[in-house]
Amino acid sequence: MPTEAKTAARPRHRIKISDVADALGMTKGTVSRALNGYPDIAESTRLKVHRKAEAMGYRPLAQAQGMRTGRTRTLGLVLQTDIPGAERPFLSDFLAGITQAASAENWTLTVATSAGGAAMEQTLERLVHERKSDGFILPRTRVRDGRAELLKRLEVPFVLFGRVADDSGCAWFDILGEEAMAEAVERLRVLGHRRIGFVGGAPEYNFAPLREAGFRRGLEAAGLPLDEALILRGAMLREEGARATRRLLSLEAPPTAIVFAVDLAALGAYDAARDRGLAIGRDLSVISYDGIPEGSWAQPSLTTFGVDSHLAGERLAGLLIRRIRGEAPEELRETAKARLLAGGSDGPPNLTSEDLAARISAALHDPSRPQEGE
Amino acid sequence: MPTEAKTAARPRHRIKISDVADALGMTKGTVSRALNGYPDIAESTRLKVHRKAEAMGYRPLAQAQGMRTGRTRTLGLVLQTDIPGAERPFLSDFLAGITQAASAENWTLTVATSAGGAAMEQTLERLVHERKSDGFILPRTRVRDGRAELLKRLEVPFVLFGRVADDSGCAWFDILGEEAMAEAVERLRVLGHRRIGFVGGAPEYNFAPLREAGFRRGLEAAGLPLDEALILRGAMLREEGARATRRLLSLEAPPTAIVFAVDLAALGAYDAARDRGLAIGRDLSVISYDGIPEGSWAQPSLTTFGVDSHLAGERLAGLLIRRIRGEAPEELRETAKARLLAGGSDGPPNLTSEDLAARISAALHDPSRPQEGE
DNA sequence: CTTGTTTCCGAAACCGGTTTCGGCAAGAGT
DNA sequence: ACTCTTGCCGAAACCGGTTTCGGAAACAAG
Repeated sequence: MPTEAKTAARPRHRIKISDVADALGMTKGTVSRALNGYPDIAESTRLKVHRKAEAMGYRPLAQAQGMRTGRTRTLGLVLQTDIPGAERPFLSDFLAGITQAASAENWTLTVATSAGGAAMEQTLERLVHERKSDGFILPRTRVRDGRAELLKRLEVPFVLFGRVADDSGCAWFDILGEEAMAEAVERLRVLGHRRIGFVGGAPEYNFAPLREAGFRRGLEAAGLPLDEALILRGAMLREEGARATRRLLSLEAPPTAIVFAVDLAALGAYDAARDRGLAIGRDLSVISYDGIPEGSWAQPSLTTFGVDSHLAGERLAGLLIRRIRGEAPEELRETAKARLLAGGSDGPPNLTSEDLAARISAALHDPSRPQEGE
Repeated sequence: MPTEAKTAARPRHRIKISDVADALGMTKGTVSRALNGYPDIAESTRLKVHRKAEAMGYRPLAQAQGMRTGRTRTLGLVLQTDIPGAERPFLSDFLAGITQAASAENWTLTVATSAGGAAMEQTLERLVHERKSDGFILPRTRVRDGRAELLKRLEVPFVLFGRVADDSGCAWFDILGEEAMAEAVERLRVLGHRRIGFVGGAPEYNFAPLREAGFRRGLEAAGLPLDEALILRGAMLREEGARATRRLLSLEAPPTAIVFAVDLAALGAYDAARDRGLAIGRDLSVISYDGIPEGSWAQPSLTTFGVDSHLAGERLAGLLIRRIRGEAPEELRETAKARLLAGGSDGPPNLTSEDLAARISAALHDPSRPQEGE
């Protein structure tokens, strides 16, 4: 092995394409075409080149490739920072999913943050203009999403996490929240509930109408009557959920169970129930959606549908890479199901709607109880 | 303005340095040197170039610059994914802080994830090797941190979020957790507590010995006796905190207050107290550190010290950029203070240590109470 | 044996910047 | 007036890849 000494790997010198070419007695152009699968390279040569490159540990420099090709094997993710209680607990898993799928193909992820609206579009344009990323993952879609429309105009590849009203030209991945909502209704029906309320999310987000539709379909499938008075919308935060719950409970015939589109809002139901002396899971059942950790620590723990953020990140990254490589957006649409996380917040109805109304009325007139928020 | 029509900005053609040079009748080399402050450019020329470049909206392409310079104005952040309950709630703010400071200087952030140990070092080396980032932010420092040692060897710039035992050659930013711990002791002393316990974090993390030292200094400053039996370590999770609390409460002379190094562990104290029929904030006071949202939703809300993750991100990004630009690591060390978030988990001691012991003993022999976890 | 195709690869231009080198012109020195 | 600096900028090489172009060799057809 003494003859190896001269040709041995030199300390810390990136080996470049010309090193591989020299070792093979070819030119770098040939090596490049061989590695990139050009048709004018003999099969035997292609094999030799691949083997040698592998053996020498050659890794093309993405930025050098990008000079000519305009692409740098980089995914972009722009997080919106001005949303109060948004997706914080899952971000870490989500990022892990994205980067894991990306690095399997030797791609990387650049993350930017921005407020919504015009600032968001500026940020996207800057990243495209400076070629900092070849395409984008857009989380939290709105029914009509300005980011998607902008990127369509700029002809920049992107994939949505969540659907949109007009998904022409859009690749997307989404969790079937509507199925979860329907399943929640069915679960409550089996438990014996007949009057079931619904508290939806902010209607500008695309998931909100979908989950509401899922709830309605669930009622229908369960053969339960639909009462529009039991359907509220726009609750994204704990206080908003509490307020909506109070409204539902103050009806003449209050629901014995409520399905929430958002966990954070569902936790508000705990506050409202406490005010009225109701026990969650017995006097009032709650099923929700998101799977935030706070839900599992609540007393009783929240029955909810969890989303696998890691999986979502993986799938989105995979779709985006394929989109950037040229596949049609219509071919790049996937879904996944939410998983039920059974907790203690739902159970057989302890009271009828009438008894419930009486209990609530009594509790609100009992001066020994603490004042409620609103 | 009709004459403008011909020279008006053409649709979506990045303007490059040669465009600026042509507009000025100079060569691109001259423009480049003018923009980068080379000394062999006349002041008048430099001004003209800067003005024209600004007017034309010229933005150098980081990857093209990187070809020659080896740097692409990119910060790197590698998140460790195999830690159970780590820093999830703050990640969004932290990223926002980093990217905000970075984009102010036209830098961007690439995020990778990795398990710890060897996988982490591979990930770092890959990013360096492929020039995907010019330097790294390393969160969650350990007392002896392999990542820092690796990057020192590779001569890659980095900045630590947290200190390390041997910080030679290390730039860092840290929150003064030790001061917070001392302040917690002082606060408890003022409330009237005399026997105060401490539950520290896992000793491999650098913050753990620091916070313990702060607790000890706090005791000394308050003139309170030190009892080694009241000091436990290694609690990072809720169950671990509950276990540690049970140990402290089962002492012959239990503490009337406990200072925790980590919020998650402090929430375990709630579980342990419930088992023994103790009211947090009255029978047992708790002060902790981190400021996780779960703390503010606990009953009673947790008194803790919050860290400003957004600020931390900003400062770290700023330090790293300066480090990459060549400043000495010894000049790049900053600290910030944690901020007290007063809750309801601390108050004047309701019982003496002896009474507390009696209450606990009674509760544990009451068969009507539910079984405890351990 | 010549001519016309194919197959396959070398040579060189190119991407958008940075940096080195050398030379012209103005100012300084004698 | 002539040289010697010095200041300032143009020309060209360079970074590490990709892609175009053209031609040599191999093969097929006549």
